[in-house]
Amino acid sequence: MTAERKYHHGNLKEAFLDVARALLETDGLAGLSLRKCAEKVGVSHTAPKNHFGNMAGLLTAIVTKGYSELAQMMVADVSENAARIQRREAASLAYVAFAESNPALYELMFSRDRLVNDDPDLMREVGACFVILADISMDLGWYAGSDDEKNGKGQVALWSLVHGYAQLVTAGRFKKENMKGLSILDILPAIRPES
Amino acid sequence: MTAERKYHHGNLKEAFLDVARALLETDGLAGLSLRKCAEKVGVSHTAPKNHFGNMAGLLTAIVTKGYSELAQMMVADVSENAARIQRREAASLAYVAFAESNPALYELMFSRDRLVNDDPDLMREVGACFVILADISMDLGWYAGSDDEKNGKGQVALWSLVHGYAQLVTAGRFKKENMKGLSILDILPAIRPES
DNA sequence: CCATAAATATTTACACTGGAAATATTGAGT
DNA sequence: ACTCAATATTTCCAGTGTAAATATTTATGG
Repeated sequence: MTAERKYHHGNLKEAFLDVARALLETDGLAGLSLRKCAEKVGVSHTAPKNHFGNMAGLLTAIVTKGYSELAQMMVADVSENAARIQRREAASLAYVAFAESNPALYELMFSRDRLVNDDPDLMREVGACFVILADISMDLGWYAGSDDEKNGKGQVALWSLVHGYAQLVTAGRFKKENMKGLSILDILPAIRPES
Repeated sequence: MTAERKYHHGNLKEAFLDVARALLETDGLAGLSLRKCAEKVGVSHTAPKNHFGNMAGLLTAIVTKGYSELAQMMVADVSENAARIQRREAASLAYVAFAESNPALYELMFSRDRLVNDDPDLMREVGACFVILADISMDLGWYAGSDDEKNGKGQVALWSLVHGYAQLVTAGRFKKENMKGLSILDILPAIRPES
């Protein structure tokens, strides 16, 4: 009936990632513990050490996967041949949807002292997200100056705006009476291009 | 010589707040503990219970003070009679400066599950910040539509942009090569008003 | 096929944490 | 002076992450 308990789990790393991520969303980061995860997976509480090293390593692995998923979602709902403004809108919507679907994970993805910040995998996935955001931030029409200036400012501005919106919403800092029906699309593209 | 050790500290609440805030910035939220604070203040580790209830209460008090300071700083460097665009620039600069000076506190101020989110003092100070941000977001010129629409979108957009910028910078998500010399003022006002 | 090494998991132990409960001390009001 | 509330301590407990030693399984090279 039940899967027989083997000494070697066989798939502990991924099982642990899944359980930890679920626990992160249900109990919050403060309620997440290695021991709870281990118990749910059915292994001893020190088993994850082989795969993640320590708590920071586990959180880094979860967050790295989070950035990977975020990148996928940003490009999932639109053809890469679509006009840039359409890709921008689709990616922005997907970005906010990701944050709203995974609020605890999303918060952790921008935390300062819980991750292994120089982890190569993490840096790679963050970079991949930035590439997408940089691409869809071109031709915003928000700024004047040389192309380099316009693009540089646009990259920073677009991610700032979308991240700020996502975080303020998921952290509950926007009151509902101030947010009535305002989606990221209402905030984003209404900024007029230069004539 | 040394201040004599009295049973009643006399000013424990504020002393604890100061020590905890300092420890938050030096050791990070993960390294902050009630017991460390208590030792530094020179009281037993359960003394803070009378003043803060528990850890969440302490963090909420710290964060509440943070919002209060942030509000002060946003209006400190400019006359309230100055033109709105000047107040907006001064407040935006001060906002980012606050985040950069208190990165761990700033992160905590937007965390989801460590605070007593319905604490009246906290809600009041958050509201005070929103009032300032709502004021300086008027006449942005970013949006079309009725005044209500323009102002509603402007409130959400301005806080999103400034918070996003502050957090992405302090969390290290903007790489230096992408940020070269771009301050919040470069991102903010270059967005052209409607003609 | 087998010996040996590497990978994976467990057991045990420890220092540290937040918090509950009972107790002690101090200060304020009458 | 007396009482009571406020403040702080002591003691205790369950829970946490991690290190070290050990056990088991799998993989590899002869």
